[in-house]
Amino acid sequence: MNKLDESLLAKLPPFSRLDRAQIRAILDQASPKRYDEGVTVFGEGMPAERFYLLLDGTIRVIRTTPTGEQIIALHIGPGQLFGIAPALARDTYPATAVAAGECLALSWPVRLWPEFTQSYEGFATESYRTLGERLGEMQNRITELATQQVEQRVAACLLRMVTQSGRKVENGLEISFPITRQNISEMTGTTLHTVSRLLSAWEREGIVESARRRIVVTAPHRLVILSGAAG
Amino acid sequence: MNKLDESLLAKLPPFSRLDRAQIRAILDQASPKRYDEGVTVFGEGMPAERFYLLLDGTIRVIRTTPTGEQIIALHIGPGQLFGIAPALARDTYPATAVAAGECLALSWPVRLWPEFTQSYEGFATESYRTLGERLGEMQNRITELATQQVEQRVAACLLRMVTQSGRKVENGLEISFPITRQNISEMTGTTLHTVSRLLSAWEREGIVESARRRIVVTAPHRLVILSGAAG
DNA sequence: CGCCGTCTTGACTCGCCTCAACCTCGGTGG
DNA sequence: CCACCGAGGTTGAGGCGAGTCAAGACGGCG
Repeated sequence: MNKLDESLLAKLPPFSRLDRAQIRAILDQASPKRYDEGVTVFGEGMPAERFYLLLDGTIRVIRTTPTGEQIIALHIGPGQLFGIAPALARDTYPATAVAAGECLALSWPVRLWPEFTQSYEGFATESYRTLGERLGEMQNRITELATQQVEQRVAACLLRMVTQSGRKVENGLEISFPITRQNISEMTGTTLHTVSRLLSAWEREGIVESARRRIVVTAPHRLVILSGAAG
Repeated sequence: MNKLDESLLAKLPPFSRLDRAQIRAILDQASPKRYDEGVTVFGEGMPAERFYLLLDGTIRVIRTTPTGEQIIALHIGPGQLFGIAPALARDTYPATAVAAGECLALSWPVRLWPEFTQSYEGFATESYRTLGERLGEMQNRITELATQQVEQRVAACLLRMVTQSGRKVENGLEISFPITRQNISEMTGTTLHTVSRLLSAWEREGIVESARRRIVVTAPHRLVILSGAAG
């Protein structure tokens, strides 16, 4: 196994207050692993044996209904912890995590969690902060689903993805991982048909440009207006 | 201020592993307070100065959209902690808490939070466990809102309330706090009209009995069927 | 007694889902 | 190099669930 570089972690909030030796110790216990697009990192209901830190790529967190429909709970970007079931005193994962594109992640066995939170200053606080942010995001989504029309929800969804993991390109901001109409419908609680119609309409109006599994937002401000500025 | 009895806390999960002296210390720092129906305990966005433990009654957690609509995020029952913003490293409350009926709650200043989690074994774990449960519940609601029909959502909502805080009465299980059609619509993302129509229909079929702000479920199993058994 | 919050019910409308057919790539194998 | 195939995407037609509009009944409280 390659020796991991300490600079990988030094800038990330959960580790930013630690010294070199501490980071070294953490890295030496970590298992790095690459995941190809579509690969499942862990599955809903599986025993929570490890917790993860995403170094590069995007992780898609999914739940499946009894009837087989999938809904996408959230996306996780580089630098974020995920699979932190131990933080919630859970012994199984509450959702499935798959690689939305090629990903690189570190992981540790859950037995190290208590050690990390106790020994490393700021680690616990920062972990719970991200948890709080996700909780807030989930509340926003509930609000959206309960009160907004499909068009607003899809607009808000695109905006969220572009802000959280947008890459600057010639004509605007591109969502930095492959994404289908189906995916978007699973995030917004609608059908791929409706998403397709909306994107077509927006493309005619010059708000977005899209190709197969790629979306570029060219006029974010107009999406903000469409979204009802609520999310 | 009356001296509070130690038996109040001894049975509750966050405190169950503590000895009498510890519980005494916790109680001596607590402020008990009664809240009448409809009273706001704390508001969304307000600085998080205290965290709470509900001893009796039901707390309704609410968010308001920019357009003034309200949505009910969850209900909190006796024995549960709430307003635990400090657990998520937040300095403002993410939602508004109002008393759904008459309530009695203890509260402590947030500066005691770190002390509680460090000094009292099991307190942190149990707090994070409830947090995890709420997060799971929120995920379920997102799934419901995204995939289920209104009828199923309302059925599931009634079931949830009856399970979490149902009181046995002559003909079935009664929801133990006052609740309007409007309230239910705010939980399920629909309108009071639709809820009213559903309840009328169910009453004709003998599944529920309802009066002004009171609902009794007489045939829970039939609601389970209607709910699609998904959550 | 009168008012207001709650609840009910009918009639109408329309957003979005469903069903269905077809197109367009990009990759693969002959 | 081309034919084929499947995943992803587009677009139209039609129907229905549930929201909106409207009118009123009921019951409790001041």
